[in-house]
Amino acid sequence: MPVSKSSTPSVAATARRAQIVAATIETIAELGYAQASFARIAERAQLSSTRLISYHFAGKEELISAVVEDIYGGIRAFMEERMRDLPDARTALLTYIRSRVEYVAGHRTQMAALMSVFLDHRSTEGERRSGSGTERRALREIQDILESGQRSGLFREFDTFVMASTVRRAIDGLPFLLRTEPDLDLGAYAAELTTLFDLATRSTK
Amino acid sequence: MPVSKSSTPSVAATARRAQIVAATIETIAELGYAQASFARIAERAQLSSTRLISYHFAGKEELISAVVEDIYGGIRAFMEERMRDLPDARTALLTYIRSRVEYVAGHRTQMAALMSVFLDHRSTEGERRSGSGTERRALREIQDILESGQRSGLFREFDTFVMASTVRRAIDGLPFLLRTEPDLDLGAYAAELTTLFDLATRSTK
Amino acid sequence: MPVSKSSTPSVAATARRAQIVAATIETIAELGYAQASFARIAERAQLSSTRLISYHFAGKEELISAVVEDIYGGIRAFMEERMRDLPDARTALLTYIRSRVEYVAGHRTQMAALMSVFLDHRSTEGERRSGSGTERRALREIQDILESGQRSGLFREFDTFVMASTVRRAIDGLPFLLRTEPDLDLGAYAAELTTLFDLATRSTK
Amino acid sequence: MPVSKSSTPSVAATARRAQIVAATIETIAELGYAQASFARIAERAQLSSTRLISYHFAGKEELISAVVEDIYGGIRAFMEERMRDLPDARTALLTYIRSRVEYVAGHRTQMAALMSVFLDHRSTEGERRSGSGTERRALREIQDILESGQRSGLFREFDTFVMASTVRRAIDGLPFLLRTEPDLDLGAYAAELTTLFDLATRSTK
DNA sequence: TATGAATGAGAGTTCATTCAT
DNA sequence: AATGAATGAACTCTCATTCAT
Repeated sequence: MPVSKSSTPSVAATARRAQIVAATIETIAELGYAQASFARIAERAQLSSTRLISYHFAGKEELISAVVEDIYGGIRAFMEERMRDLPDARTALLTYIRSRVEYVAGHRTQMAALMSVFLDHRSTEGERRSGSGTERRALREIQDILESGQRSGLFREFDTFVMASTVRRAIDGLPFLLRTEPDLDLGAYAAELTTLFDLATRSTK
Repeated sequence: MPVSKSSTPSVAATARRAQIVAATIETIAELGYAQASFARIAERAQLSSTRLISYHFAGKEELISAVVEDIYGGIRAFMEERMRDLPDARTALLTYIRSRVEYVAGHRTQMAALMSVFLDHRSTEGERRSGSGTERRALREIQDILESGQRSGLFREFDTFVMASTVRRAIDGLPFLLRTEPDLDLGAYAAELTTLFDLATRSTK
Repeated sequence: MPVSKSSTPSVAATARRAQIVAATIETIAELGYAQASFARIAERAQLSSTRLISYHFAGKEELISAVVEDIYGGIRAFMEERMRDLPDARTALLTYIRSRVEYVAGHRTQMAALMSVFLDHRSTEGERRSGSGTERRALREIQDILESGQRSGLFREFDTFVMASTVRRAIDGLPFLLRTEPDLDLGAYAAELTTLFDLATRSTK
Repeated sequence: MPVSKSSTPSVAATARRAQIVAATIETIAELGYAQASFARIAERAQLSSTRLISYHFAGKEELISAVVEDIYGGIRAFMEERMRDLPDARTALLTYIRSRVEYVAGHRTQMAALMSVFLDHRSTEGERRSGSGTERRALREIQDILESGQRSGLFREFDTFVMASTVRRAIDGLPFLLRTEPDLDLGAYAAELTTLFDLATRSTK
């Protein structure tokens, strides 16, 4: 995949890219972003040389972007389906939490990789990838639910930013927790978490 | 002060170590653990060569350990004083949250560094530093408060591990949040957070 | 149109080669010979891969040869016309200088590329392309004019090799000068140069 | 020679740097700037690895700067002595030419290297090293002589920029010429050149 | 006539660390 | 307590080129 990328990539190229992305995710999840060198990724992907990675991705930056995009794509697809047609904000919040935890449970490797990328990686400009972009958007999504619940009177008055951040952290910190406690029952975890935030948000009238 | 630590380190050596540790913290906070090479640390510490770092610390591992110990020492001292003589578990929990947030507010650089270390660093054996050690102990501390509250009837029945983790994450994720929102009012944040967990924990009878 | 050139190249192939040669000239002129990789040339020529260059030219060597030949062809055609039917050696010398400067003025990109190639490039054998070939022939051309002028008594006695070299250098160093002084008035430059060499060569009787 | 360069480098370091610079000059002179990789330089300098070059020079840029500075230092020292206490502009111009040619004769390797560097190398900013700096200053030096001669009436009226450029080119093009004609008699060359420019510049009254 | 995929070799640079004083 | 010199290993990335279609 050289010089220009005007035309649509071929099937073979797409497959190779997917293979490399998958190997990268595994490598990062296991060794951490800092240790995920092209050499180690190539080894895991059964490639004869790192040269092939450079061939398919313009640089490490682009590879990581592809990784993040790949993982986010999965989450987005999963969540979109789960969050469809929900009756009210309370259901939406609890469904959000439950679904996200469920997704973490089923995609540990990817979640571990994502966490490592987010916290280690700084794009060339020195800014964190999360920067204003992704992270804020994710918070916005939760805040929207919370604000809607406050308007409808289902939720008490609280700072939606703080609440949303706490929810986020409780979820995306899970991979971190799973490292120490790999046998954690995530179903029970989700149940406890929904109760926790239900109590924390519900109207106190 | 090389490898053998037979004799007590001199004042000069201790001062040098402290200087290097401080420079390391700043470097990690600013550039991330992965970018915090000896060269960059030496530059910030105004040292003429990385050799001096190697001289005072047996290896990177030891330097990072010193960093973590240094930061933890600060937290411990601060928290010990705050957590003394508290009447009940509810007060203890809210004080814990409030104090921890306050400490984060006053020690942003150190907290940012700590977060980066925890998430990037894997000791040579491949195990996370946090491993069974520090992180579990920190959770234990919160869990103790929670269990005490449950025994006294002040807190409802919930999984103390989940609750403690959520509290932890809400606090130690703060440096992450501060990167995107450096002007965050941490006083208000602490207030919201205590209310949140107060509602989430209190007895529902 | 691979290695074997048995049949006459098709129109399409010739056009492609011309396009690639043109892109190569531009690339060399702008970035210098050393930076003119196949990748960068392909990018400028709007080609999807470097493969097409390798397909049309047996190697970099051949591409550069084509470039040089292309540029020389232009100079030769231009100069042949200008140097026709000149009454005497003095007119020939001054016309040579004036015409060459004029050509440089009208073909800056190509001249810049040519200069870069001559000075950077060494064919595989380690010998400079200019070697005995082109450069000597170019000097010969000027020396012929000078010797003719000396025979006819128009020119004083001087070493024609030294004089010819100085003329050459004054002309083919122009692209170098133009980099620093792009707004140079080349008409005036030519006038000064002809006067200079007129005085330097004319009979002192 | 690590991180900072606050203090004066030691004797040993200076010697090493000089050794590397010398090897670099030889390598560039023989193979051209483009082929002068750290590996080839290390080989010629009898160094066990390229790493030592990186240790003593912050990067290729700095190494090349050191090379240029080294060569220029030599020229400057030589010329300063030669150009001292000259009675008039005519003597100054002819002495300048004669001395420069003499220096080229005695320092072929360095001159060949310098030429290669000037024409191949573009500093990171994309600008040629010669840029506004060195080349213009060199021209200025000659122009000063020429203008002084014009003021005193020794020289005719001509464009000093064109004349200075032609002088420069005649001299710094010599290494190029020497590649094709290594047995050139540079003494005779200097004599011819001085006559040439004497005739070209002298007052025509 | 053209192309996508792949490649071995080498580039300069950075890494934490060690030797010798 | 400190330092200058040096190092092997690994890093990402680019080079012109070739295989197979």
